[in-house]
Amino acid sequence: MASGSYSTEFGGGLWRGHGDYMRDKNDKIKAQLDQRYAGDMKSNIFQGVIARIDGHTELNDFEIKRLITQHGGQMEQYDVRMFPSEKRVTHLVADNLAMGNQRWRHYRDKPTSKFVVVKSSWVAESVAAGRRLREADFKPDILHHQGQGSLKGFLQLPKAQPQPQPPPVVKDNPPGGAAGGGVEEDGSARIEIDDDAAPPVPPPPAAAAAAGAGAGAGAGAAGASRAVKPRPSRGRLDATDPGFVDNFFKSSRLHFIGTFRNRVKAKYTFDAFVPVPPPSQLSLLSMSTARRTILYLHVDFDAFFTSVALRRHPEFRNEPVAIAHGSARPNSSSEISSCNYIARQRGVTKGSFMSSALEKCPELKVLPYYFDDFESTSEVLFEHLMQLSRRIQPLSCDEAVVQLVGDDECADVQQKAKQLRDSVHSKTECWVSIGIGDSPLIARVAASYAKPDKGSSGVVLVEPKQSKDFMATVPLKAIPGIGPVMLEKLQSLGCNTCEDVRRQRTETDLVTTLGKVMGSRVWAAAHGIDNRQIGSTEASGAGTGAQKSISVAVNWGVRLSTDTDLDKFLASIAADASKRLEERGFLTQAVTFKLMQRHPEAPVEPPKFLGHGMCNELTKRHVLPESTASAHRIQMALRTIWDDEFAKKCPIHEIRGLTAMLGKLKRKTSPAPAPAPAPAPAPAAARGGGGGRGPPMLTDLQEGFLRNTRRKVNMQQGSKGAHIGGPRDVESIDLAAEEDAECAPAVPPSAFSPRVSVAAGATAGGSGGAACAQPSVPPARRYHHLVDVYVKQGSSALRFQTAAEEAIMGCETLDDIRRDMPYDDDVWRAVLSLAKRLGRS
DNA sequence: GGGGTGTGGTAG
DNA sequence: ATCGCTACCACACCCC
Repeated sequence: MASGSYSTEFGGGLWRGHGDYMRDKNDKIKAQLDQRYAGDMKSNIFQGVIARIDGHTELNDFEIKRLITQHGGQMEQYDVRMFPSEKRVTHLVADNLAMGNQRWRHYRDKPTSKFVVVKSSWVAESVAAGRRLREADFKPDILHHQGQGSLKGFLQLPKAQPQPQPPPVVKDNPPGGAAGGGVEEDGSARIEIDDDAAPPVPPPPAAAAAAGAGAGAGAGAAGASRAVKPRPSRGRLDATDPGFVDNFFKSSRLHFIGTFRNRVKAKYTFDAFVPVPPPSQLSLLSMSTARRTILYLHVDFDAFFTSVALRRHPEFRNEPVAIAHGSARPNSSSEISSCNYIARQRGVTKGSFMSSALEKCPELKVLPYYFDDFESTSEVLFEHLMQLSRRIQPLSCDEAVVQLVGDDECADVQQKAKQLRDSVHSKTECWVSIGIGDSPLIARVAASYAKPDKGSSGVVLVEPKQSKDFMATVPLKAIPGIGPVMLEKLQSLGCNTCEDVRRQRTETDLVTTLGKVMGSRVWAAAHGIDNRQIGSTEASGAGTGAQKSISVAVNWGVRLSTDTDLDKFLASIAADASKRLEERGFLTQAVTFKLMQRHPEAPVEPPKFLGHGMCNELTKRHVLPESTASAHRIQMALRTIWDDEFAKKCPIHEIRGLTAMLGKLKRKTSPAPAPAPAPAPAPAAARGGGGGRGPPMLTDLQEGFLRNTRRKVNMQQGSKGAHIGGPRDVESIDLAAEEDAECAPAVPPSAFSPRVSVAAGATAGGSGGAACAQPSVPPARRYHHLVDVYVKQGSSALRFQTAAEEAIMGCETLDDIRRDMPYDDDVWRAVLSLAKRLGRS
């Protein structure tokens, strides 16, 4: 159990719980298979077959498992546990269809995989024929080189039979239908793999189907709300699709949660918490300050997503209900993001797969996400809270801490809390739980005791004097900051509750085991003391100070094939990153690229549909010469990191996700995009079209510029190298760029076609030092995607690389350049005159 | 010892 | 189908 099974190389702690879950599940299935089928062998036709089911199959996966194991083969659907696998999958059973073509290109283009891909009909028909049929005859259509063209025909499954055998099993299982009813084509009695799960009732069918239908209908009826319903469009699963990132974020609950705090902060103005000195300094303060009563309310919706969704489906109020994408299908890898307490009682847990949830609770009703409803419901809460105090720390869409200061605000706090609760409920039909204490810590723990399953009335007040006693009974897991890892460390010290810590351990023990900060924090917490700085991020989860980073992550649905795919994807990530910078008025100067690479031992397709599976993470940070909000520069930075650091380690088809993290944020000071002399910026559409009026189009200029450039590069080939830093002449050529082009021969001209650089030294007359403040110039090769126009000024040139680049690539006219790139006029004169000369000569 | 980087953990 | 995000902190390690 210990750290070994947590190997960091699988992609960090985020999915550890999932790993455990898969491990358990694997054990369970294996045991069931062993037990149930040991004496039930029908034949040996699948001897040596180790099969894995991938995606959706016409024949449902229980059937496939059953047939394969009953006929001499083995399953390896969940291979986390056997990792690194002793068993090698020999057959991947997949019918594909709706999963998007991208993911299959790999199989198609690289038939070197260690396993063969077959359709589920191979299993069924082999059994029916009593022998193992040729796998090649059952290749999913999309793997044939004609590719997508054959998709449609494939939908009528039992077509052109390679065998003179009628289509054996299959009944169509409507989506939402469960493991179909009983008749077996080979006459065997039906055995459900999962029928020992919870109740002895046979698994789902009707109920689950009904749930699916209900969800669908509800989504349809939702109308105004942005419910996420099954999209009819198919191409969207391809991460290279320009709309993919947007679509993904529109549907992602984690994106919704992750971005909520910024949204709410933009919407309201909250006051900062009144700082409270740590207890150690209390004596130093004047009595009046020390004596001021301060209380904290921790307010938190119960089963937020589910409660909100139930407003649209009151008929399910007394049923187990969960929120997830998709419908209730028994082999779904959709994640349960929220569920009501009825469902929790039956073993459904947040974050588990639909398949697992249905095993535990076959009658589970599944409702879609109503993100707009979540947002508006959340608003009601915050508006209520504002009435109590403006000192509010939003923690999430369903959760906030309120600080009450002074006798007035603190008077009758319990009464106020109850009123708040009732009022919010009357407006939203959703309940909140409220914890009250003299620190955010106590309030928070109290709130967890106020939850419906704890049998409280929804408000728990911990009298300040009782804090210490109250905490004694609290399990350590309930302390904020103690997650699975910290908990395990504490358990290794023999501690599960605060009481254990107090009695058996010293602060030194904790510091040794947990580290300096967490050690003393937990020690304090166990004694009822919140030693975090009130109002700090650790105390509330919501930073009070300036935002320090912005990140854009997509680790789902990423299946790329070509370098162009990657460039497109990077472009959409960078565009989003830039958009967020703009929205919040920031510039960034450091771009970190985090890449998820499929772990070498991980199956090509993970258990979760289009998920990232087990991954290695590669992280690299790149500091820019100056702050920017430009999508293009961000993209360049990402691309540079890819070229320099990642490309040699990770084939493109093994990318499973990536993150752009922007650091070194600065407030954008000059809001004006245009320097004084420029006319008002024209929208792109306005400038592209006519061409008749206005200054000369840049395209000519651009073409000439590039033609010229290439010629010069060719002329000078051979003398590679040292160029940066040394003195250079006007219009000298940067050969390092050419060298780079050779390093990446497979790379087609991407969106930024010119892979050459021009290093042109121009003497920018009175450019004024400010524009050239960079003391050192990074190697030019890092910017080889740019058209580098060096304007020599001392040793600095960099900013004009990108400036010129954007001018060339993003602008149509000289005025556009001037407008979009508000640099020092003198410098611009130099750049433009250089460009002109090159273009016209 | 001050700063930067990469990794890991946590919360919602 | 399915939508595995975001932001922060702490720490170890490196460099100067």
